[in-house]
Amino acid sequence: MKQGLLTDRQKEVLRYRKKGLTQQQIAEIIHTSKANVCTIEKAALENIARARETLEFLYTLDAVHLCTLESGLDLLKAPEFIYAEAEKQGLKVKYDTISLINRLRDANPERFRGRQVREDVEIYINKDGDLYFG
Amino acid sequence: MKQGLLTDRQKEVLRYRKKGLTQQQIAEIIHTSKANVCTIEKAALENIARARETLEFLYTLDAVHLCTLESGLDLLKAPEFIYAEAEKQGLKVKYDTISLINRLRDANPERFRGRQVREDVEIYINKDGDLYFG
DNA sequence: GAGGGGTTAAGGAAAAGTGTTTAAATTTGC
DNA sequence: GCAAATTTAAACACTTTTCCTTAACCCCTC
Repeated sequence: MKQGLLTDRQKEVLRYRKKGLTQQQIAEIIHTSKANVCTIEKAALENIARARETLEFLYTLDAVHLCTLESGLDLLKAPEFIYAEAEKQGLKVKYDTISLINRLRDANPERFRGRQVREDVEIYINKDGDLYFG
Repeated sequence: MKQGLLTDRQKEVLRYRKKGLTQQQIAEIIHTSKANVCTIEKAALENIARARETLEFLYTLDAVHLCTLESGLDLLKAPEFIYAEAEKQGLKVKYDTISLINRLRDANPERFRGRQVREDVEIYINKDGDLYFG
């Protein structure tokens, strides 16, 4: 059966990093270049992000599309819009205005610039009022 | 930046399965064989398992070795032993006796036979009192 | 035993991921 | 500003995954 996403090399680097070693020190220990250690560490962190995203997807399986935040929208107007759409479907959003804005930005920081939506964001909702973004 | 672990094909199949379609029905919709749908679904589930395992590893990064359950030990005596070791380190185990035994067996069924430990089991603990086995 | 749902095995072609090096940025801490 | 630490890019060999087909097999239920 399959192992986790991280290679032995990646785990090795993460463990040493956790102990506080620099990439240079690790490079010496595992006999390679510090650039390579950097690449491996970066790949490890990407793999961890991928693992998180994969499990996030499972939640969206239970969720249905609620609406789209279109590029250019003022982020501060998003909650009101989302609440309205949810009400149309008889669903209650689990988050208050502030939490909602934070969740939006935390989930996809690169999709926002200041108060503005830079790129369309799809909003999904499940029966519990949990929101997911895609 | 990387996407999640699941390919578009895998997500597609999981969505249809969630809706209750059979592999045969999905095969017709996406124009392939049912054997292929089965393979894709299986790969998807493996990827999800890998994602879970990957995040599990992160916890072990924070954990320290607590003790070893040696081969031959009575499984029913393990919790008491583990509690004692945790107390030595000023840590409180998060699980009660029953949960702990279940967690042990669920994590590594092949390491136990009846009430007996067949093979040494390393116990790790983090600051939250979560336990991990290796 | 036939039919439906699911699984497995073998094999192949295309795509994606990994570890590595070298060299060039970029960031960070005095 | 210097030096150390970190990051990035490009390229290469190598391994693994994916998707696909075909054909067979298992477990039900009727």
